[in-house]
Amino acid sequence: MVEMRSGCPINLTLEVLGDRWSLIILRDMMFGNRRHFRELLNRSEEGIASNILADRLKRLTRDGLLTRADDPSHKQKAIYSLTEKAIQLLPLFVVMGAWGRRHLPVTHELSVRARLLEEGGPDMWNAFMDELRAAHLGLLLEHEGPTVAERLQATYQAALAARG
Amino acid sequence: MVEMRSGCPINLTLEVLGDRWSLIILRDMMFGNRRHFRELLNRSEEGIASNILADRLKRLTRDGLLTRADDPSHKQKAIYSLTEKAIQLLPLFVVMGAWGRRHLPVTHELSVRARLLEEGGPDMWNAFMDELRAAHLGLLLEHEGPTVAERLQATYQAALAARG
DNA sequence: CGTTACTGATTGTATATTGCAAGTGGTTTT
DNA sequence: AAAACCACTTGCAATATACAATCAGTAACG
Repeated sequence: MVEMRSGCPINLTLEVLGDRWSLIILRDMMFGNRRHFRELLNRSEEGIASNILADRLKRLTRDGLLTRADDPSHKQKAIYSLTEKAIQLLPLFVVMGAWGRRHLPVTHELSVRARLLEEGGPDMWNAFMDELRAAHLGLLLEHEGPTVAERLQATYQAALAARG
Repeated sequence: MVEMRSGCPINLTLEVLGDRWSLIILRDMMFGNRRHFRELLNRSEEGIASNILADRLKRLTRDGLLTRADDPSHKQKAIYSLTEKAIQLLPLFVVMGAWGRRHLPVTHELSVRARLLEEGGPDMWNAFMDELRAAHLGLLLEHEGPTVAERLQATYQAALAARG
């Protein structure tokens, strides 16, 4: 964001996130629990290229959406975490998922999670954001019963199994 | 969308809207009441190039977000209209505006409208979407008092006047 | 009728970004 | 010691973008 086109909130959001890959990476970190370069590279539905991934991780870190730290278990490994700023993008993902489900040719398995989250409403979104804060910001989490992350995962696995 | 990367709702939405200009054009049509090529070209905060504008109008029309019709007042003039699919992007703009206002260096004048819409809640969003349907789809509109579009415009003008 | 301006574009050119394959230096596993 | 894995980096071709100039068909004006 060295030079910006205008101070409009929509435009500025677009300057940070308006490309084909940044939100894909954040989606995989949020909903797919990816924290390392290799996980984001190999386990991606869309097949991002390594140089683009490296560039976007740098950019997202610079723009305050990610932080990067050494993984104590492995000297070469870097671990990426979502910041509060990124966690607050959850409603954007919900809205994008809802619109995509309604207007685009989505596949069933890949949209059941969006549907669950859409129908769960703000209570579920807040619970999930608290779980992300616990996982990425080290905040204390108190919960009872299955987490939203677990419910999302279970829903996805069930859809996969049903489809074969 | 000849070949798609995956059937994920987030990804598909990104394939349609995930570039630097498409949402800017839709924003100007929704909130700035631009309907013609020249209006979108010259009265844009961000200064889009004419070839990019022509390309995006074609694309958005192909993807079912816009329709193009002849303007009866001028045989050379084309008038662009939002489709229902595009009108349903309003919540996305609200969420993007809210996030941008909170996390990016927006200017006051260009964010008062986003604030009004954010605080207005779903009732105001639905009213505004109905106004867009009336203006772009020719549907009948019944309302009393000032329209949401008028309130947004008044808020913006007041902010401009106050700032000098 | 002739000039001028305006319409929605298109064309040309230079630069920036992207996608893909391969390679880097180092670490861990076997 | 060999193989696999780690987070990237590099080279190169293809694509996208920015910016300026140009186009032909109206329309308004004198």
